[in-house]
Amino acid sequence: MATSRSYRDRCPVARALDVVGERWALLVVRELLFGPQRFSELRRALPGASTNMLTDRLRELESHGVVEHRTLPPPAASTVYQLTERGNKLEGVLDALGGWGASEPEPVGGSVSLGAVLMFLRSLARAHVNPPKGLWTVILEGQPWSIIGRDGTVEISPGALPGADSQLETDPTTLNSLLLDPAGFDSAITHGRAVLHGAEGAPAWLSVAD
Amino acid sequence: MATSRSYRDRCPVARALDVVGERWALLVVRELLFGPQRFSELRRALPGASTNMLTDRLRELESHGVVEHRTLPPPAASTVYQLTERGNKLEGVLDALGGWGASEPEPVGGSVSLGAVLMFLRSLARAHVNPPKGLWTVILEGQPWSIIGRDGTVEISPGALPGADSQLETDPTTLNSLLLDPAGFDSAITHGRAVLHGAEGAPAWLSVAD
DNA sequence: CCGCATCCGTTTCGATACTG
DNA sequence: CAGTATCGAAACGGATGCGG
Repeated sequence: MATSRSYRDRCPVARALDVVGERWALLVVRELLFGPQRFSELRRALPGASTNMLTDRLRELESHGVVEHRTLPPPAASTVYQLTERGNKLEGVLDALGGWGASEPEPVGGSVSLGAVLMFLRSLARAHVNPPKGLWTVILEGQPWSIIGRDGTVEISPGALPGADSQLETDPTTLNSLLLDPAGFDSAITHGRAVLHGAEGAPAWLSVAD
Repeated sequence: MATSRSYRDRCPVARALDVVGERWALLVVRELLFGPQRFSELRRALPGASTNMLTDRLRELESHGVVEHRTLPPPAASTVYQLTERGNKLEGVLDALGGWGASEPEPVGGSVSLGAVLMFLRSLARAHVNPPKGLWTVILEGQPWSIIGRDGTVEISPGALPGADSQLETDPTTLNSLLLDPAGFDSAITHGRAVLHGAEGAPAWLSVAD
């Protein structure tokens, strides 16, 4: 059962693929990269993945020490899955894959998940000539995320932090469009696809203008 | 045949995995990372991969512009597979995966392939406090490879170059052991598992001593 | 031998339905 | 909400065979 087919190769690359090389595994890691998620949230983020598949992957990643699950205290009484410290170290792998895959054509009818847009947001902010400084909140799928720009670095963490410069509520697909074309910000606001609180105009992390 | 199942996800990570996420794909890329290889050489390097698997993967990678095949001029009259320029850019992905996978346990009865040991060699040489300077030849599986240390960088290219400081002939498994434990060098020579030409003592790129 | 195709048993994937 | 049960469709892995 847990005999995940091994490449039986002593190479570190093959050993990594023995753990995260199965279908969907790295996409599950991507969704957990910015914070814990529940089963149903993972399911929504990965529309093509069946429930059976998600269960298998989570168990397998858990048995390899990449993921762990935790039962939330009452009244939530639900289960969340999160990366272990070891799992978090896969960030570099995902960044490398994303860097390479960005020049591949987009599939037709493709979706944009929570983890996908957060990775995109962070990579753009980090690639900026002068990374944004400040603290912002973004609400996606009903969950708040903090964008922390400080000392030339940009981090994204789950949950809202006090003192945010502004708070933007939208959905992953809209945010993805805005990252690709920040000029559409006003239009997204007027059409109700995004709601801004606490400030006027597009937040600094969104604007590409030098 | 070329039914590459897509994740239908617009995220660059998923787009990369649409191309190189199938089983064996990245290990094929690993084997081609240091130079062209023929079908039978790939087969020897990947003992667990069946012939039809290799055929499928090579065709698929070729259709995605990662691999290309070339027919050697007579009298060789054989076919070699090599990475395209785009395929070569996967080096960073393999490095990241290898860096992560190095702390995973080695599988029992694992093999060591040509590409695996060359990646290992290069990563060790690059991680050295002062990378080796010089030109050496290593012969593995009957093929010569040049180790070029210059300006603090280390490159490995296929074929022998004139003026090498020394030439070491051995097999991937022995070389892997020597990289893990350079003290075994003399023993490997005396037992005939490695043959050294053109110099005395272990080549500089092998010695770990500061 | 090299590159590949074909056949076949086993494993995995993916969709739907169903249960606590 | 968080999975399990089931089942057909692929994909994998091994063996064999065929034309250069």
